[in-house]
Amino acid sequence: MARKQGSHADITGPKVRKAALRLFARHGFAAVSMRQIAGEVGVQAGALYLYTPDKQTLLFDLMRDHMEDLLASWQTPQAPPLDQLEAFCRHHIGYHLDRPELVFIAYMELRNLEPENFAVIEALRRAYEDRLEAILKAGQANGDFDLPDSKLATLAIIAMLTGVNTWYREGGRLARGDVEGIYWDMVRKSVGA
Amino acid sequence: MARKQGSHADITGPKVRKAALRLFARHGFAAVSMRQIAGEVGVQAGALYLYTPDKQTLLFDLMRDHMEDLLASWQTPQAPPLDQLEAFCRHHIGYHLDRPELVFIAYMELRNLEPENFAVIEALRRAYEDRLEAILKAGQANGDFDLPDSKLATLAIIAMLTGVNTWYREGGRLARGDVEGIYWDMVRKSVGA
DNA sequence: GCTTGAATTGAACGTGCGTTCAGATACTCT
DNA sequence: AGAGTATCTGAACGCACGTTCAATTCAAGC
Repeated sequence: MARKQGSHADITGPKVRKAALRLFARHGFAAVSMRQIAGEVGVQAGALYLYTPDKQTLLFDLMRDHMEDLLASWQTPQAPPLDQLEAFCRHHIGYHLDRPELVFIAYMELRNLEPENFAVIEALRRAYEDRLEAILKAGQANGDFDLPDSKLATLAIIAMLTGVNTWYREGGRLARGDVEGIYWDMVRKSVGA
Repeated sequence: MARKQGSHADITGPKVRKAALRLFARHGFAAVSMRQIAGEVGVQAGALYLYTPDKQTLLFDLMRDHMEDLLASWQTPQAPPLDQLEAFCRHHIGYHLDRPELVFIAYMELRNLEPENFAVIEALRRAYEDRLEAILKAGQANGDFDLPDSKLATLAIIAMLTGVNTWYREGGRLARGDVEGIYWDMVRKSVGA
């Protein structure tokens, strides 16, 4: 049934996803053609349809897998809220810096999703936000944090942390640990801890 | 030479820009056709070329005008850095909430600019960032602020403030003044003041 | 060596793209 | 009324799009 290990399908499939990821991130979903993706993979455009039913699904799968991986990557540890928050901030920055293209796409291409696909991604995004908000609320409850509004603080912190991706470049003047530390310092102060 | 006040050109020109703004913000530059813009304006596609040399320039003009207006809208007042920072935060949020479509485009469509146009917008953006960084440095110098890194703080604060645009909707549970106050509170704390 | 079927090609489909331009229209000024 | 011109139409240009599919290739298993 299956062909040998390393059959072409096992190679081409991931290649298609990687090429689409790269090109969507660089030029935007709407500006990239199936022929461009095929060219990057080294096949003709028709062959792509062995690996995705259509262009929209190619985008959606990238985004959904990314959001699911992000959610799976974070388990809030049993610890005081302050430590939870620090771990969350450092993990968020590190995870996002590891996947700049996926992060970029998941953020920029929402409007190119068909409504039902959009709803799926939106729900995953909200689930991730809820993880942070739970931490903030716990800190509010036990008096560690002083927050005017936990929902706004959640959104503000995530916007701030994700913003790292817009400027950080490997090999710049700051190591990743430095960046994590600086941002954690600002977050910690902003929640009044 | 000029036709009467209210000649068609005086009406159609702005209409074209408004339609392009609306559609680019909603669907993205690459996903919007000149025919769609023309349809929204109520003319045929060919007529658009009386008002812009091409589609790229239509985008660029929107972005450049927005950035220039943003810069022109802010004069750092003569006041203690803490007051300057509060004024900046409130102004940034208010100004951005007034122009969600322009803000969205200026942020999302950078990659659709040709290199020389990109450089212009990028310079304007940096000039705006410099205004904030100058405030932060002044506060660092006189001891009002406690910042690990003024450049990173600049980027972090702008990312956080601009993030308001992703969720704020008129008529929601918070008035704009509330939002400004809550964000200013977080920013103030984050800079150690 | 032959069969089988997964993997891919290459051409084709209809559609829409950005842009141009000759001609029509409609308003202003004399 | 007539001339002049700003504005716009409507058709056309060549090209690229997403997607389909019959035909071909080629390795695996008998």
